[in-house]
Amino acid sequence: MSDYATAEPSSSVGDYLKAIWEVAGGGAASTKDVAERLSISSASVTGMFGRLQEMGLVRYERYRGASLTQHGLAEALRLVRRHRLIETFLMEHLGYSWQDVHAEAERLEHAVSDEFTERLAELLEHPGRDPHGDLIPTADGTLVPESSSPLSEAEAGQRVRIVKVNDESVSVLNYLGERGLIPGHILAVREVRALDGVVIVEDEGGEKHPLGESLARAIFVQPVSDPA
Amino acid sequence: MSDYATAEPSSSVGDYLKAIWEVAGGGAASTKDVAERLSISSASVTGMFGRLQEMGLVRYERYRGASLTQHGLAEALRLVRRHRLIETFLMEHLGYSWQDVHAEAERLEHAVSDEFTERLAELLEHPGRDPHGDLIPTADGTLVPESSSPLSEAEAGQRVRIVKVNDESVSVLNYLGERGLIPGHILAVREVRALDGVVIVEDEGGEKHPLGESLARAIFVQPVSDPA
DNA sequence: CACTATTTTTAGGTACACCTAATCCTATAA
DNA sequence: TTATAGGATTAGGTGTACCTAAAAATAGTG
Repeated sequence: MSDYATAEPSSSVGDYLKAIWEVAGGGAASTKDVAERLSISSASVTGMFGRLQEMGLVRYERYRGASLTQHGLAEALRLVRRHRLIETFLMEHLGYSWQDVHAEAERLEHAVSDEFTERLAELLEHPGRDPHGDLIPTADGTLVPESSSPLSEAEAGQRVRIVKVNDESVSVLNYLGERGLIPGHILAVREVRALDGVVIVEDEGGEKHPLGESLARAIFVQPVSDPA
Repeated sequence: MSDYATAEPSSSVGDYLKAIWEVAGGGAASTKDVAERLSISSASVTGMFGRLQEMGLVRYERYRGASLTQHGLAEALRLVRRHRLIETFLMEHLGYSWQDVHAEAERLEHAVSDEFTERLAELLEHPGRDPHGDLIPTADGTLVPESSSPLSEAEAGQRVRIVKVNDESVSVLNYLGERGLIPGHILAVREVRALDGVVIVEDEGGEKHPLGESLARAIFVQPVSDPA
């Protein structure tokens, strides 16, 4: 028996696994997509895909991309769990703002041990979601599938709850945070304009927000039943 | 103007600076001592001493060892501050034991930002010492000199307070922790045997502890006035 | 002072993770 | 079906940080 599970892969390896998971979901990730996400060259990604396969973390076929094996998926989810728990801690206990937690957590997730992670989970009382609304994988490496869809795909007249917000862009988080468009809040969808993709929503205070296509794609929502 | 202060040196660089600071105090550290502390070869240390000098972090003369410049000292103390604050956090908020905090902090100190560090200090209410009794350098990079001396240099009949304990050996911490020989506690020195360096102390509960030379050197004490 | 033991340095090499430039596939569109 | 654009791979190279083995310098001892 080999020891993928016990030996801690380098932090680069972890970054690749997370990137593959994020861009490919269950399927295969292309070198280009992974390269873009990690801001490195495709050539480097090709090289690493080979090494990841040696390690049994991905299935890789030349010109066909790489997909996570069970080991690879487990490792990716372990890092995602760390990341999201750390983000939660940073906001709840250290007073970090919405926008700043991602970068700090990105560095920390490679330095903390599993013991640290589980003690943190304990301290935070085992949260199910992080501050951006993302689900936190459990310690045994499971993650229930998300049932939300982007606001850009909503229909006029619907009432929806914000479930999560893409945390990749600091300026997006900034904008949404200032306007109270954060997970948990309820919105009425007033208009979804096919022409330019603009979505107009009304918050509980009656305030209307016109959101461009990219913003509407960064906000994930679930339909809710009628107002009380 | 160059940018030593702003650019974050690699974690190796930081480890070297801390090692130099620990083995040399104000003076010059030999390649051998640093190599031993970091568990690497002397040849590697020679190479790094050169690079550290290029970076303006140490003064280095071949065959004479390396000593920290102002920049190097500031950087070392910044890491020491991080390390000791993290140790304090791990014990006080995550329930880590005395023995386990060092290893975890050693990895974390390279991943956290200055912002994280200062927010942590805030959360901990700006402690002056870490759980082992070591002084925590201030954010502006000053560290008041320690006024304690090893128990091995105490004299029979003295009453002393444990100020700090060397945190390098897990088994030492284990042993001392089990017996309550931790910073803050008061001891009566009963005997200091020149022959074998054994020191016999009596704690406040009247329990006697014979401590071998190495243990006595790991415990730092200050004299206290007579019993109340 | 000379010899020896210890310490330090040099020489040459490895692994990792990246890069650019050039070549090679693959899928699409004419 | 064949040309071509875009993506993927190979080839060759860089910097960091380590290693071992051999050579050189220093420090201690008779």
